[in-house]
Amino acid sequence: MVTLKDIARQAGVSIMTVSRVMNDQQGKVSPQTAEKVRRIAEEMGYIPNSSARSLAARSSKIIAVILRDEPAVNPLEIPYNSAFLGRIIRILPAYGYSIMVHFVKDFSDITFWLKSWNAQGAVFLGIFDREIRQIRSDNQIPLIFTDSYSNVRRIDNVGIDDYRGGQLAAECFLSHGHTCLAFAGPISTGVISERLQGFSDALQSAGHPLSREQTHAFPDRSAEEILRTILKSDPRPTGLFVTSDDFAAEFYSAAAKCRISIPEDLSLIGFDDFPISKTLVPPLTTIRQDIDEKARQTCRILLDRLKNPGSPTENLCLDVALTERKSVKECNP
Amino acid sequence: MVTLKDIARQAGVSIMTVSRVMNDQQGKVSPQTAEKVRRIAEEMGYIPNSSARSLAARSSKIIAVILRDEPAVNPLEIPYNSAFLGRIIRILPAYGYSIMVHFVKDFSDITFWLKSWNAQGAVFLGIFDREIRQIRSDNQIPLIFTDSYSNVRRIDNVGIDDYRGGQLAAECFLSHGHTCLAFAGPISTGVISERLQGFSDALQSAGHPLSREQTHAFPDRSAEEILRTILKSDPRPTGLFVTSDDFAAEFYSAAAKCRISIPEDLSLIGFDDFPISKTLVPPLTTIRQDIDEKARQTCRILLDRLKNPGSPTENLCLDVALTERKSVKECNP
DNA sequence: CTGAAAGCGCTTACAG
DNA sequence: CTGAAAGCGCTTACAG
Repeated sequence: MVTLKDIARQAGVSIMTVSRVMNDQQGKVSPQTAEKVRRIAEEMGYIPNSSARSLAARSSKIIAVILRDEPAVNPLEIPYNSAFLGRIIRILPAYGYSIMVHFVKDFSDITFWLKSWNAQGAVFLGIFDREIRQIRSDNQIPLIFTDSYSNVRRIDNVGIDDYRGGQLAAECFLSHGHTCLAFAGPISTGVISERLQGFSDALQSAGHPLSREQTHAFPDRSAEEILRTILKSDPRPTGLFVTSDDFAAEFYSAAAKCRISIPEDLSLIGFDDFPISKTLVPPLTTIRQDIDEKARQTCRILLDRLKNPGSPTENLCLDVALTERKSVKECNP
Repeated sequence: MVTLKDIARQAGVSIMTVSRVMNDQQGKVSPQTAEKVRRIAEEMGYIPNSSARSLAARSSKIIAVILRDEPAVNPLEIPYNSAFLGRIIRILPAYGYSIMVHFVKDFSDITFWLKSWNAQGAVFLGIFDREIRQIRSDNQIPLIFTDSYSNVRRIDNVGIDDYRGGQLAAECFLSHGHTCLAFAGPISTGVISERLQGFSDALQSAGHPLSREQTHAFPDRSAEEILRTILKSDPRPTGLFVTSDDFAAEFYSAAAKCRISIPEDLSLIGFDDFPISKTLVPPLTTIRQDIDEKARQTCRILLDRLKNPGSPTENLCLDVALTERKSVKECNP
């Protein structure tokens, strides 16, 4: 292993001079010396020891990505999570950061991992609303949350307009003449209840309120069960809003099993606009969110906060849009 | 920040004693002292500094997961990669390891990240066949490859019987009376060319060789293009083997566009047996690989090698199996 | 512009 | 069973 000491000896300077060159503190080292040191470091294949740097400078260049781990499903098998993580890993290393990924069940693990590695900052994926206050007070580093509906005011967060997403879905159904509708998704979480609220409010103000019986808890109940319930209902919904594209895919499959046709017998709107929505037959009408932009903004805020810890917190709400495809039929009453 | 020193002072012992207790070197510390130190550490909320430990002990407790980054598609948006990574992250932290994830375009980055963080070991996802020799010689730590068809003999690798997978697909088609078949996938990689070879060999020995024209490069050409080519062919293939389930999904979509029915007009077999294959309509017949087992074996070998660097390398080949669903029709000639 | 000293929080190796 | 010393590879803070 090549160390500063080895280079210093070769170059006939002190390790401080080498250290300065390696950290690009130009102006503090004469150009000739800098050039020479750089050349020798290159020749010897010098690679800085991050642990030593982290220890001495109290600056680890590690960003932790924390994902909530639920037993039922691996966090990285949720397409949204893996897409988001993938984007982040394409951005931050360009700024010299390394990414550590942690799944947490118990939130006290968070502090352990962050402190143990002296992480410089962290990005949170999944619902941590109830623990945010505690996490914040335990860890005095930049923490960027995503999709949080916590009422803690001073947090950095990047989310989308879930409420508006619900509205858009309702408006789309209404404009195609649908008046009796249904909703399916994991209702308990903040994100989803906003989508439901937007959906429900828009229907309400159009005079076609969403009934309680047509608010279905998925995946607690299977797509097929929910579908059969819908088909037996009176009045019978003609459209179903599902809170993600991969969930919607399961309803396509259930529809085939029940021998009903999309959109003829039931229209469908999804959420996310993932690649799968184009692939479904018929292609899925869905509410688009811009994951790429979301990841970029998350990294930007993190990088800002790292430079400038005192600046005001940001709670971003990105817009969503309707991507219209073929899963909503024209309803002529 | 609480350090060994703080605890030592409180407990009235030296930091060495505290260090021994923290590292569970039982038998080297009197039970009473150990108990007392443990209690005080707990009370003070002690969290070991991993950087300091890494520096002093030359043992970082970091495992790097290296994914090949191609510009066209984010590595974590390939369902196989994110599922595999997800499994690994559920296993290794239980042994005290932290996971760093790196995307690499240029393989010289690998050595930089591994050495800079003094990683204890690394797992590779994606094709590194050509660089394996170099990576090996640059990094004298346990490196576990996956799905490698490198001819370097002494490497740890966990793969599956891709050749057999191809055979199984062929046998399934043949047993349902199909004799004119087609193949689609990214042919250039080792994994895929094995699947192709197995498929092609099995057809050959059954007297129904796969024609060159029916070996399609996907996704270089789109599913729709390939499908149209197949439909125009004479003789016209009745079955298509696609090298992954998510690719197969695109052929379902293309089939709908071309107004042909699966499996009536074209039968399909996929690969992986991902959740999506159950959701497709009709459900996809596919070659199952056990990702969970693959991840477990990868971690087991890594952990073994970490304990016992000298033990012989392992190159595991896991079995695959046919999962029969509804996308292959009975062909009566 | 350059360097000697001290120290980051821990472990290794030795002495008792 | 316990501890004093030295050192891991780097940076901070100071002196010149």
